[in-house]
Amino acid sequence: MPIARPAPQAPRVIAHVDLDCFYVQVEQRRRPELRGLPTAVVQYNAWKGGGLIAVGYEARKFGVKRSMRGDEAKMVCPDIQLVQVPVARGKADLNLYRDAGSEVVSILAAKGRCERASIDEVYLDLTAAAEQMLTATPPDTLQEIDEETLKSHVLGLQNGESVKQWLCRTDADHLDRLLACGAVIVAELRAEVLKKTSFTCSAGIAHNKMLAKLASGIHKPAQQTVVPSSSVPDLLGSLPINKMKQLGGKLGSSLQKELGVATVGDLLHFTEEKLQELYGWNTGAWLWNIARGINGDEVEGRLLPKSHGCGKTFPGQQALKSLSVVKHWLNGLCEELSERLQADLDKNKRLAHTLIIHADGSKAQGALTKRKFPSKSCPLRYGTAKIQEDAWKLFESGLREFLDLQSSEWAVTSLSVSASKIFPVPTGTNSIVKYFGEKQQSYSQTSEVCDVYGEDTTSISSSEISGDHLSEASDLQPVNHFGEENNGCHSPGMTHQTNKCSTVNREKGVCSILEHFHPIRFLKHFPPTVDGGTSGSKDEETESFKNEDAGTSPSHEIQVDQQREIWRFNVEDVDLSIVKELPPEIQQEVQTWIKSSKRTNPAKRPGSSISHYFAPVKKS
DNA sequence: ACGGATTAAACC
DNA sequence: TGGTTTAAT
Repeated sequence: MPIARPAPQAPRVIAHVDLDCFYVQVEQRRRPELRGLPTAVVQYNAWKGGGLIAVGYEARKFGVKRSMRGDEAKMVCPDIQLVQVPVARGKADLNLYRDAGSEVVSILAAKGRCERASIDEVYLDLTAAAEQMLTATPPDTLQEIDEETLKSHVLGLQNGESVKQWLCRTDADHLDRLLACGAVIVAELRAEVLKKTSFTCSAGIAHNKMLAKLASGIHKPAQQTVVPSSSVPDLLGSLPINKMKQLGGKLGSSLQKELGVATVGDLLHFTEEKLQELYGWNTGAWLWNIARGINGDEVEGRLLPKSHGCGKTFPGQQALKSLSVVKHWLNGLCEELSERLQADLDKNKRLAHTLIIHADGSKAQGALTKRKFPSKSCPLRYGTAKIQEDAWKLFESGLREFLDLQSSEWAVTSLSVSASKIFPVPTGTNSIVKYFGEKQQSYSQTSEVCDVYGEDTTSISSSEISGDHLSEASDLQPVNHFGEENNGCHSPGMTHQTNKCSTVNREKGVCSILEHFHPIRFLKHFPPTVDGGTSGSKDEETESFKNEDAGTSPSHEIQVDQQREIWRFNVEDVDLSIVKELPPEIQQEVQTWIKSSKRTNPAKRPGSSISHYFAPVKKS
């Protein structure tokens, strides 16, 4: 249930674009001989022919459905071509499809704000482009309208009115004329996608995300559907409640069962107050709105995913029953995650901040079997070995809780690791990069991040770090013994002693930030007491700090992370004994800085001259 | 305890 | 916060 936003004042043109049976198309592009044949993509095929995750339209004619097994599909469609998802480290590897999805996104992002909604779906806000077209070259002025545009489906056309007539109506209201422009633009975009990638897609064009999403699913494959405002009541009036996004689950079935609401239109019979009384303030308002086709959700300008994750299930007999085996799989998952994080860093200059693991398990508990396994998270450090180490600690901690003092039989039925809280790498005025650029190197002043990660930059490559696999598993303690090893610290983040932060290419003086710190860890070592020995507040991390203000008392900041992690040094006061305890690369930078500064009278008050903290996250 | 692997976001 | 739950594909 998204926040129930009021409808925006100005009319918008929103499109939802959905790739048709995407994985199948990707495979058919790789293997053209499969084109036109009934095809499905399966992952794993040892057990009953594997599970179908995408079904081509030729195969759908035979009644092949997603969630069938390969064997079942063969039964109803003996000639079906079953293509297997690539496997890496014993698990399905979806990178092929992720990359193909990115190709499409970069094409679709050309005409307006674009939001990657999933691996094969995007939302577009085409308002500006449509307004502009309406001013410059509205459809009725065009010599000939794109064939693809003419094939649009327009909901609620009047008796025998052709699509072309609708598109070119000069007496239509502003809203409809905008949608017509949207249809032209989307047809162009779809043609572009087809030309550049060979993928077909379906699309919906409407005044908001909800309606656009709904529309894109009405005519498939390779078609587009326009939803004029006037058609909304009929559309929603006949739409089964569970077909509406967000109502396909419990909320939808509750509406159906408890209120007898069969279609979205049926919601019109309830007042907003009643819906709020039943489902809460926000959800109630949201329901009242969608019944009327009102939806204010904005198209977020975001082309990249907000998190990365990978996981695997171990059903039935395959359940993992020993620490060494869990460690093996966890290492594999971490390896994949690490590769993807590194690729994101290289390609998109983004750093993830949080590592999360989740597992499902079962254990004997009396007669029954329990299955809640706690999720755990910690600050994320880059490097395959580090991620593996941290994930393992998280798992141990989760398992301890899971077993709850009782040592008994246990089995893990699913494992996953993910990385979230991803921010762009800093480009700000106070970044390490800028610091080196200005004070030390012949680096150009406007040194940008892309320069930083140039080819000569030292960076941790996945091949450099060997993951520990089963060989190391023999060191492991028995399950019921590992209660003591962590010294009461629950989070791996609190226990790491190595404080590496970045790797430095000394030749160029370039820093690539491959790891990050967690504030709490360091606040312990370096209480954030600031300038002149005034009482240090432990709440330093919440103190807002303006970079430009630093001018009065000469201090230097190193901003490690995007507007978040900051090391601050007082010019007169840096204590060399403390400097020695800093992470090596920071240490080097501080010393370089000290030399280049005109410090006259260094003080020696341990802890008083350096603060390290996270700046508050700035909301835009 | 076979609808798997991912993503996102609300909720507490 | 971190951790859990819901939902979608």
